Amino acid sequence: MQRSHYFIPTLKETPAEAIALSHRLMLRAGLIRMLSAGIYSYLPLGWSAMRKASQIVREEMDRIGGQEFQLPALNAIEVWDETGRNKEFGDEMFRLTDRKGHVHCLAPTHEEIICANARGQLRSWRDLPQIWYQIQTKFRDEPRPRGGVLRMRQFIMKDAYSLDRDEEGLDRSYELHSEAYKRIFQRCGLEFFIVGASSGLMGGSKSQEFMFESEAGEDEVARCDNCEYAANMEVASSRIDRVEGSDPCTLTEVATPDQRTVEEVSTFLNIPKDRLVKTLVYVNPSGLIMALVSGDDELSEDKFTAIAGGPIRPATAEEVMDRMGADIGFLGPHGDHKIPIFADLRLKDCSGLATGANRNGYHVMGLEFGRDVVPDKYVDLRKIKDGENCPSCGKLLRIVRSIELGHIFKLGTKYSAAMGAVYLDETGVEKPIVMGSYGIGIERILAAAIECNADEYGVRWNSALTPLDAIVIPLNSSDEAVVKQADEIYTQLTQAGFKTLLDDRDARPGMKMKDADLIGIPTQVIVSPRNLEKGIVEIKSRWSGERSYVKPEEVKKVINDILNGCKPIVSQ
RNA sequence: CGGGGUGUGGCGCAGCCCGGUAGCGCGCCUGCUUUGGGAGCAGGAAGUCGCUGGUUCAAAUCCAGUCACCCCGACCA
Repeated sequence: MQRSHYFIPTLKETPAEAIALSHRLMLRAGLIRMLSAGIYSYLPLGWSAMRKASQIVREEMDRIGGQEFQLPALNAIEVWDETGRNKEFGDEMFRLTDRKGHVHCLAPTHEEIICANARGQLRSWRDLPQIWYQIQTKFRDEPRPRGGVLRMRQFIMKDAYSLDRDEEGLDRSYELHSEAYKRIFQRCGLEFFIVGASSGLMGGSKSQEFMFESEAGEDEVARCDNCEYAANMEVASSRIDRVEGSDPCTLTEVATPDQRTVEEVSTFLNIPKDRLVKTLVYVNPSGLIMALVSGDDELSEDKFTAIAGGPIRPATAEEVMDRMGADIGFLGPHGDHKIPIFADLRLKDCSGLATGANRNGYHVMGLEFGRDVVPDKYVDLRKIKDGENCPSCGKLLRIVRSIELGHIFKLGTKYSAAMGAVYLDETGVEKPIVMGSYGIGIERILAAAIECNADEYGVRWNSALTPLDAIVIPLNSSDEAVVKQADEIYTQLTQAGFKTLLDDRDARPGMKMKDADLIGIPTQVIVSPRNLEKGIVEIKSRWSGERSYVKPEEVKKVINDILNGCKPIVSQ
């Protein structure tokens, strides 16, 4: 391809809206352009990289026996009513009406359509297992698209579904996908890690996320550098000592006028913050509930939600006053409020603590768990902090931001049962198909690869994902010998099967080299008058920055070596 | 949805307080010169200042509304 005829609109300056590194570079390198929030055009270079990533995914899915489908993105809404997910997705689903007034949606995922294809057609245990997948555009009306390609309203997902007879079969399919995902991300050259996750809207028993550590990521994850431990903040725990109270003493009220916050009270009473008990009142579907954490800890609403059974919200000032007889800031867990109490594990059996007196302007000291307060349950309720110790090995735990590259779920029979996707087992008994579902965001592979490999000059592609293998740059387009040599090398490389770009533009050397660095093709062949005089050309590895000077006929070999040098290694 | 911010040639911005001629850099087009890290000179094209309404003799500028986009939080590939 000749650069002058290939649409790569590079930008010298960064568009104002782009903050994330990958977003900035994808715009600047001419890979994507925004049409509206969370909706992008892939330009030729960007789409080429998308296809490279998709092909890796495809090959690994095929390797585990996956069969590629292409399911409709436009779905009659009735299918989604069968599982109740029309309602569940709510505003997140795009809906439209056809000329007859019939409502359709743009599919945000495809469990329902898979079931629709399976039911009536997979009838016997002999038909199972199956792994069905597709690489297709998904639509989700995200409340907040961001980070360029990281969170989009229209994006390309590889979604796979396993159909099995039973849980054992599902375990095997899940494991196959887990292995396939590891190979996929290795082949893409991404240093991923795996975290256990909650299943959210998908439902089901088990799920894991394949994460990539990056500042641009949206998820906060606790990760141990020493062992394999990694967990989403919503479930992460750490090894931390119980609160050290003081010796038991009687519960005494002290006046603390206008001292409400932990900070104020601990200063006023001259006691360490962790010796205070934070009393937090929430509301769940069955009424008020109370959470207790140490004064220097923060309540994890995620953890509290998990044990509260249903969605929670903080109680209002009126609700609190009504039941507790005091304002927020002066609440304590003791007394006759009859609210179920959940206390953090760090508070178990502690004595000599301070907390609100349930009387405005007063706190109490000498609070003792077991004597003054008997919680209904001690559970892990605190949000862990960066730098605490790993619950599994005790070494340093870091809280890092990460990009979710993929997510695998054990669904069970939620969808198959709802939609009548059943089979007959060996004994003639009808059973629902046991399903798993497995997603990968293709754009996120590219974004992650750019995030971790880019340098100050631009994108750096590895040979697995690069849209092109080489770029030939004649430095002076008015020098006939240079142009001729560049043409020859271009032809030679193209014939040898390298996807090659010839920068045939009549531009200054500096411009061409900056531009080549920006788009990040792994190898650059620079043909200049001064080197040509000596009968050599220069080859720069964009990946390592190394330059080699070789005879024109040796270019192929050097290019090949460089590409092999930036090819991710996959363990078998 | 809550909080913060921005809309002015393709891109990055100034002008707005204090109403009166739309301006700068990059890019683009033509010509000449130049050719190892985003060139120089000369000429040129391109903007209903997000949109709607109001105030005014006069609105990019003041007022009201509205839309879009970005960033930080709640949700997810």
